[in-house]
Amino acid sequence: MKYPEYKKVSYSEIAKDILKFWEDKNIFDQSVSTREGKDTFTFYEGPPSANGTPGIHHVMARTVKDIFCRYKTLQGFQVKRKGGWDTHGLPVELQVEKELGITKDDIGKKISVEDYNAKCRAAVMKFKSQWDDLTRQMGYWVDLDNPYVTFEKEYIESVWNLLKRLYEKDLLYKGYTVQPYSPAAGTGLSSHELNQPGTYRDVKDTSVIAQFKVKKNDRSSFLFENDAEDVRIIAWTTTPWTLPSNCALAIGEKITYVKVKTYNQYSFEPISVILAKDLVGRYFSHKAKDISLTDYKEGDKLIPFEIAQEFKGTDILEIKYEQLMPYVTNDELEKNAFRVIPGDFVSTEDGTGVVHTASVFGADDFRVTQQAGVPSVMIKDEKGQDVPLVDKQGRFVEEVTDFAGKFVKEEYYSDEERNNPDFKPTDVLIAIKLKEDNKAFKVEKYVHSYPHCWRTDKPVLYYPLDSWFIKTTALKDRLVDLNKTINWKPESTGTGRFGNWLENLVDWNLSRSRFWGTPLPIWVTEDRTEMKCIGSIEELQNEVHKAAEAGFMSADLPEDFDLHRPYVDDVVLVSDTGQKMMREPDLIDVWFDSGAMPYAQWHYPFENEETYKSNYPADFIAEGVDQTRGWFFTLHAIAVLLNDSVAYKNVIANGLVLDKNGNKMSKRLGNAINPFETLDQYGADPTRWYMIANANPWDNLKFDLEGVAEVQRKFFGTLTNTYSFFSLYANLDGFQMDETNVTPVADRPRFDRWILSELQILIKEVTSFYEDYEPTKAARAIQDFVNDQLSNWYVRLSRKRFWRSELNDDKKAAYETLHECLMVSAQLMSPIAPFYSEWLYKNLTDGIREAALKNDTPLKYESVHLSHLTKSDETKVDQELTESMHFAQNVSSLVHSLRKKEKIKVRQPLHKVLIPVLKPEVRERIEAVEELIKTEINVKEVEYVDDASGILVKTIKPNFRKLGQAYGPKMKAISAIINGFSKDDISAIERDNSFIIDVDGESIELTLEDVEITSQDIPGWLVASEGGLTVALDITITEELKKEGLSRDVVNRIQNLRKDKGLEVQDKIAVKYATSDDMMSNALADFAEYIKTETQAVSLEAQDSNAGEQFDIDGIEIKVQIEVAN
RNA sequence: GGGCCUGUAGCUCAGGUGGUUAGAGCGCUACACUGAUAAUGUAGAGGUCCGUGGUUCGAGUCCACGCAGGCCCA
Repeated sequence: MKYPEYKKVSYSEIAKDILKFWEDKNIFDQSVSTREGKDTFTFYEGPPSANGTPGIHHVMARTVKDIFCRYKTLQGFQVKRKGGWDTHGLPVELQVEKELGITKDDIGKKISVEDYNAKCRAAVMKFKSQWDDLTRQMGYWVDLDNPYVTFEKEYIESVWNLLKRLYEKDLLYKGYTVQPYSPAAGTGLSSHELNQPGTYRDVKDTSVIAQFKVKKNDRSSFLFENDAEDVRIIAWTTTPWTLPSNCALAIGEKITYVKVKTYNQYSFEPISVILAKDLVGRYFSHKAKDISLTDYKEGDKLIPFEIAQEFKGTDILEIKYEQLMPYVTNDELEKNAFRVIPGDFVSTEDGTGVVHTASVFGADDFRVTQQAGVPSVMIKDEKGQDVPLVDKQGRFVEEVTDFAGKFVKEEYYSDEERNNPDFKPTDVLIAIKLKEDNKAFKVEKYVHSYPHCWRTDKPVLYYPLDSWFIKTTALKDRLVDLNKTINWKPESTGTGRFGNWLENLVDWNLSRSRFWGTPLPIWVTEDRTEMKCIGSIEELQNEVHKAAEAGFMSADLPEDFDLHRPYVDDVVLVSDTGQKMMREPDLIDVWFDSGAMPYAQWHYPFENEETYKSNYPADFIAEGVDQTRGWFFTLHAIAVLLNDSVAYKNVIANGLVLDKNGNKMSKRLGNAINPFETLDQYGADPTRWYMIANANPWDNLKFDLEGVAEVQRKFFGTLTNTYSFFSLYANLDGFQMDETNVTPVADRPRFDRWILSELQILIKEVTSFYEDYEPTKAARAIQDFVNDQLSNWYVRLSRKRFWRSELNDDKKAAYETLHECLMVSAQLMSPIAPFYSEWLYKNLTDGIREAALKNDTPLKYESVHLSHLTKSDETKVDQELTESMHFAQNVSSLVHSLRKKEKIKVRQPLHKVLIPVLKPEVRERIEAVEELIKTEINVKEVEYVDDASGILVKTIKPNFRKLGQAYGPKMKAISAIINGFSKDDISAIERDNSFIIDVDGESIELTLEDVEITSQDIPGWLVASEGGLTVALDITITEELKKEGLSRDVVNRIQNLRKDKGLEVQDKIAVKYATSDDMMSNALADFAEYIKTETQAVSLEAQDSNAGEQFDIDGIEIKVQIEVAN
């Protein structure tokens, strides 16, 4: 059977054909089933959401995933890959709302929750078929037939089970989080609602710089000159209504602060204030600089000041101060609040470099006080629950006696009240009180941008709202420790972005006030004293049954009960003491859904326990770096909290795919690349190869279609050419690979042993790159091998062997060698270019499949993806041969450059090349490839010149590394001396391996190790050198050489004629020529045999006629005529 | 504002532990080859290694501070 030959290949056609082959023969299934019982390699598929169309970046992300799954299969592991779909969440809701032209407010009014959720369920799979197409066309192997779907009942049941286990471990609790809240509308606002245009508006507010009186103790005593000194930290706020709730002051640890002695402008009292050094100029007039503190009189316009001390933020951390507006306090507050804490958001751009912090009324405030363990200023309501000093309508509570019942924002008052001439906004009243109490440093109007509620147009408050949390902070140390065992690619994402995030962990806010998602399975009595968390459908059924008996439910739940809202909201349970229990209305964060996939994809623990166990944790996952705090975290958190284990051992966080100019791709800008068009036009393999070879997956990729075209041309084109070359000649010779009868490597020519040695090195390298999750290095190594070693060197220089007419041992060895190189290349590249490698593998092996099956040899597999990767065979590695070949390549390159300089073409033979060799082993290496060199550069002889010849001119250079370590600062002087060495000095150090020099009066002994001696010149010769290797070329062209050169030119012209006339490779010809030039005539006579052999001529005769093609060879004219013999 | 990444030839990227002449491919220019041929080979031109300081005998490499771009978070 012949090796298929192709006139022209289309990579996307190859992909289509191979795809059909895979589907017909169920190759993907086989790649899993043939590994049954082998070690498993577990991969988790991060579920995409099918409510949007896939982009080119998905091709990137999925290529990365595919590579390692295929590679491990090639290594004999069983790799199950269950696909999945992420189906819940806000994007789905928004899309539905957009389609229906409704807002969240309309849900339950214009559309029932039931209908709304039905719409969401339908919308979420809107583009599923596009995703499936992409998956197939790009060659991503994942099980699309049995995917996990997060909205399915079984999936939700598993999620509930996880939640219940958290609940039982006391890791699930209800608390609050500070969120944007509109008192006028009585509702929280999502960040999405806050990002609507027009919500942020410039408003003019009363701003206050308040004075917080420092308590003197051991920590703060360095700030006091004496007991009487009044030291205050000053902090700025644009929301004075939050001052009664102040619980801490935040400073920047790296910021420099100063203590300034001055007077209060309202009370005229002497005080010392602490603020950021950079901001002193903003509050103290330059004009007052020279006024003495003692010269100040009450009411003076210019207030004198004096900078008394300077210190870093860290120096004032933990300093305690007196509560500014002590309406509400308690022991806990007195103990742990009213102190200075670090705040990463503190800047010196405005304010004082100190930020007043009211934990319940600011998102930053909440975060930093939580991290610092500062309690909040709260009161107990009638149910004993902690509530803030401002009620849900936006009014101060009774406990804030001076301002009780007042709205904190003047916009909350009716227009009528605000228009009353005596009306004063609460912020102003607070400012007045602070001035009176000597607690205000400065009060002024300030214009800033502030968010407003899009429904009511009134300002929003940041306000504590109820939420359910997972107590991730309880196991923070384990989260951090176990993360250190995960192999992150790149490492910095694990230690930096992810590691830092874990170090600053806050509890995971699980609650979402939405409609389409997994409901929180918690039921609570009205007095909140009793609570139940439901962990399975069976448990829910049992509880409902009890509730029905208690008369709260009319019947048991039907078999097909939907766990979503609104149905689950109608379920009322009964508590152990017989009270009614209602479900907490929240849904859970969709990220919990996806983080639950290791368990829920198998409906564990209700089913598939074995499958779950053998596939946990994952060996490998990969997603975009934007998932760091998303899926990467939720997987990790759930695994650590419930199993005290990691969820994945290796993770690649890949970067973004940008356009070729480095801009983000977006449909709006029109620079988005359509993945389907790209795959169609260039083929999946070049696209995948380009993405992987061009940049590391974790770096951003500047995607340029030109680059894909280049990969196609350069790499795939070369490989295809190499295969075509093989198939052309193998078919002519009727060669067929026989695995049972290959020439032993030791018996093959040196050149074959060399490329096979290179191949072993390649296998070893590529294997270790894949093992290290370095796909880019793997791709580049394969590409270099194919382009440089195999095609450009091995095939190019072996061509003559293939051209011989008979199929002898040497030729057989050449075929076998080339076949092996191509087949192994196909295996090595198959994870990255699955279609093309399959095509190549099948071309090379389909013809011998039957024999291979019969003999049970490695090529018995019908697909490269079912085969087992060839192992690197150390015994075939020949390091010396590799070195020799390097010399051959370098010598050739140098001689080529000399020929070029002298304008002597390669066809012109030259006498010899001289190579200076100072070390005997260099000579050995070059001698091993001497024939090769002679052919490649067309010289008759290679001559080695060693030291004994006496004609070498040596150059000496200091060995900087060695000398630097030994002599450090004396380097400069020593190297100057070495560079000045005479010929005799060099001989001396070579002879004695010692040379004493004098450096600044100190004598130092140099040995040969301290210098590098090379020979870069041979007087009277044409030389070139590079990297320690020097060649000299004899460029005398004797008449004999000239004639040989001419004969070669004639061969060249005849070959052209053969080709022009469209002769077949094996056709014999008769040649006639006419020339009046004696030299040419002699050349043709002298080299007649040579010319005939090269051109497959049966005769070569001079003729008198003028027939034939006219040629001009270096100014000599000749006419040549050929015709097919026989 | 914080964390992390990136910055080397026109473009895309390499450059263990610091070592004196910073590499490759593409592109460009020239030449060669013409039985792998819509291929191929060789050579050449092309550099403020983002900037500024510092450490060192010596910095693309180490440190500090910046700048530009990006991502995530606030």
